[in-house]
Amino acid sequence: MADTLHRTPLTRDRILLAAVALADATGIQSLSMRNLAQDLGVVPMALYKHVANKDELLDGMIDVVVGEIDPPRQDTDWKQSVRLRILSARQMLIRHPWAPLAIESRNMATMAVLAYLDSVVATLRAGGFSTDLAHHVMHAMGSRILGFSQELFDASRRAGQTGVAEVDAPTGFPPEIAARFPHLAEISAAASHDDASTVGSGCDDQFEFEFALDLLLDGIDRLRQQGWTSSHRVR
Amino acid sequence: MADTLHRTPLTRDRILLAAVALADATGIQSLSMRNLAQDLGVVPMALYKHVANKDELLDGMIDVVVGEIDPPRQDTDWKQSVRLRILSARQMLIRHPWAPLAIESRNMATMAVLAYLDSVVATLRAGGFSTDLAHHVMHAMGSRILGFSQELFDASRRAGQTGVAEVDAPTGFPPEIAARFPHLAEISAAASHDDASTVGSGCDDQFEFEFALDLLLDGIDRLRQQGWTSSHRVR
DNA sequence: ACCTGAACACCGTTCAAGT
DNA sequence: ACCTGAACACCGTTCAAGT
Repeated sequence: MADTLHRTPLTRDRILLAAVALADATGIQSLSMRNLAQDLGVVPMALYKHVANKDELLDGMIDVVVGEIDPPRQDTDWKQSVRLRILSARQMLIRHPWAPLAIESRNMATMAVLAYLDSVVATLRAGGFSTDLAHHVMHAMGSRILGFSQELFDASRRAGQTGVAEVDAPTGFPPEIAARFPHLAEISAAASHDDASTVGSGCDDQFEFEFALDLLLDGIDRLRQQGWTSSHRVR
Repeated sequence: MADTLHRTPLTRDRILLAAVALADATGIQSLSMRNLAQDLGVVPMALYKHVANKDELLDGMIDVVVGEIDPPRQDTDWKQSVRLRILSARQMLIRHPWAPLAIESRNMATMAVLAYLDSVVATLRAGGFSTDLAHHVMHAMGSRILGFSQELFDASRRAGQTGVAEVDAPTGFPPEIAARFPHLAEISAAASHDDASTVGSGCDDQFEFEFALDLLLDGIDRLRQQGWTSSHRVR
């Protein structure tokens, strides 16, 4: 097995794909240069021929997954076009749960991310947004444009961990927690009841994501229709 | 100097405050058990008498800073009350730039965080929100309730880093990047022009935060007035 | 010139030895 | 019983030695 791996020559692409696969399978915490090298059947130092360091490896991995986001559709209005792309980005993040933390920890945009953001702005401008409003809209959407859900606590990011209480799965609210935080218990009970189709884990993440997304898109559309400008700024 | 530090007995509170101060000063990356111990003038192992491990240390630090968020005001309506608390949370995060990453990496709510969230839900319920709508609102607000800005790229999180391009400071868009991503260059130029008071770093973060916050609060208020329920759900 | 093993400077945490 | 130094099992990366 290590034999066949040795036969294929090591390339930057092979390293990046193996790194993505390893992060998908075992989480970003388990992704180390030494670990990745072992997966590829090479000595750790061999990786440094193709990537300068671990940060550059992460940048490459980000470019790989951002490249999986659907291209923009030209046959709909701006709202539907942006909406579908953001939902596509979200599907990508579901396939690669480590990506949000990796992207955030890098705090610099890679070329692939910049290209994606540029094309979203292009859709807005074509839809009649002023540069001014488009700018504020990009800020307001924030990382949601990349499919981030900004959940209060995201259990999918890390596996098992010693902790205090899980908010993510309100179904399993322990009684003593429910007693101390009655309002949280109340709304978490509402979540379990109003959606019979969701079994087990409580909240319907897809619905919550679209709820927030549409809240923003509707508000943004209203501003666009009103011809909003920065001069509306009162404070 | 180490003498005077040795005199004061080591307590959990002293450790937590020193850890917060160290993270404030040098960033979360520089916060190690060994480093913190040296700051306190004790041997690393001495810390483990008061905190079980590093995760528990982080939980304690989170409780310290979440405790700095203003208590709810009772003399206004729900919208103003929630708005002011979220802006207070944001001020806290500005004092402690490491906190967002720390809170996200923990992915479990500490008792202090749960208490804060519970009181926000209480304000919503008192303001006439159904448990159903309050639940979706909490999801839609996400970490913004804790003051998170969900910027696309947050330069304040990490210090200098080798990277590709900074999106955070659009004023300094290098020419070759501007040529490749014309729509991004266009809206970043708009940002610099429409606000003469912002010098240097380009965007007015406080304005962008309030813009997005008010967009959400206004949309939420509209749903509340309309008596929104989950049955509006079409898909 | 290329490859790579050993080494360096860290890390969180365990554990046993010293008091 | 308490405290703590040494040690363990990692990490990213440097560097010099071997081919």
